[in-house]
Amino acid sequence: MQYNNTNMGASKTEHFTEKQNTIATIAKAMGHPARIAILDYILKMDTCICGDIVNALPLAQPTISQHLKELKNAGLIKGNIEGNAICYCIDESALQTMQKYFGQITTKLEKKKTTCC
Amino acid sequence: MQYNNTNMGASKTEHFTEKQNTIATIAKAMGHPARIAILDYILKMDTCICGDIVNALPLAQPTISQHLKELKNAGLIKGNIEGNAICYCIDESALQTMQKYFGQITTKLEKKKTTCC
DNA sequence: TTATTATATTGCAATATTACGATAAAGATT
DNA sequence: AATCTTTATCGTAATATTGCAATATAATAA
Repeated sequence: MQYNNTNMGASKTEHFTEKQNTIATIAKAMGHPARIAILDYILKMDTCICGDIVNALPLAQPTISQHLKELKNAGLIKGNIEGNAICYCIDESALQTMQKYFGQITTKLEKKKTTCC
Repeated sequence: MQYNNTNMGASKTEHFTEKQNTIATIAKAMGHPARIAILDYILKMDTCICGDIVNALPLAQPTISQHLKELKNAGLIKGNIEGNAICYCIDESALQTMQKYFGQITTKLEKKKTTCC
């Protein structure tokens, strides 16, 4: 076998396409219920979230701060603190990337007429 | 504080809605480039995958088997082994769940006219 | 200046994930 | 039956994630 690393526990991202890594990164950031709850909460508000997110979720403040950071790194939210209040809102670009991906899947599936499984 | 567990490292899924957990579970399964590559590969084939997936990916056979299991558990693929050949294909239900979720997000975003961030 | 309030960072413990060699299981082939 | 082929499972090492207490940082209020 030509792949002989022992870098266990770590993803071998270098073996996949940039697009595959992009989709996986965004999906991974969405792969935790607390982060979905944060996205839901931002969407529920009329404006971006300004301070009350810690009270709205059953997690400690450092934990939420960490989740927000991951969502931001994945490009799902943007913004920053303003004064001494948080100010985050949805970043549509990552969402559009995902919607486009699912759209392409749907298109491909419609072309396939197999009845295998 | 009323949330006082020490179950560190584990997600506190019980504190979130069923829908949030569902979305997170599917997203988590998609949160690895190898699993996206597997989905891409299945979609690229005319039929479901029958045996050659191990040769198509830069991962050892047990690793791929494990990834396939996770995709199946998340409802992203279905099928089973037939004879001594694998036979997996896309399960559209999980994909539809995700597409619906992203659709709802888009709808909500269109209603919001904030220019905060 | 000294609180106060709000968010971020650090450090660490518990758990989960990733990867693969070795091996098992099961149908196909000889 | 014995062997081959293909996929699954087990065991284990390395790394990543999750969560929070303690603390740091920074803007605001007193």
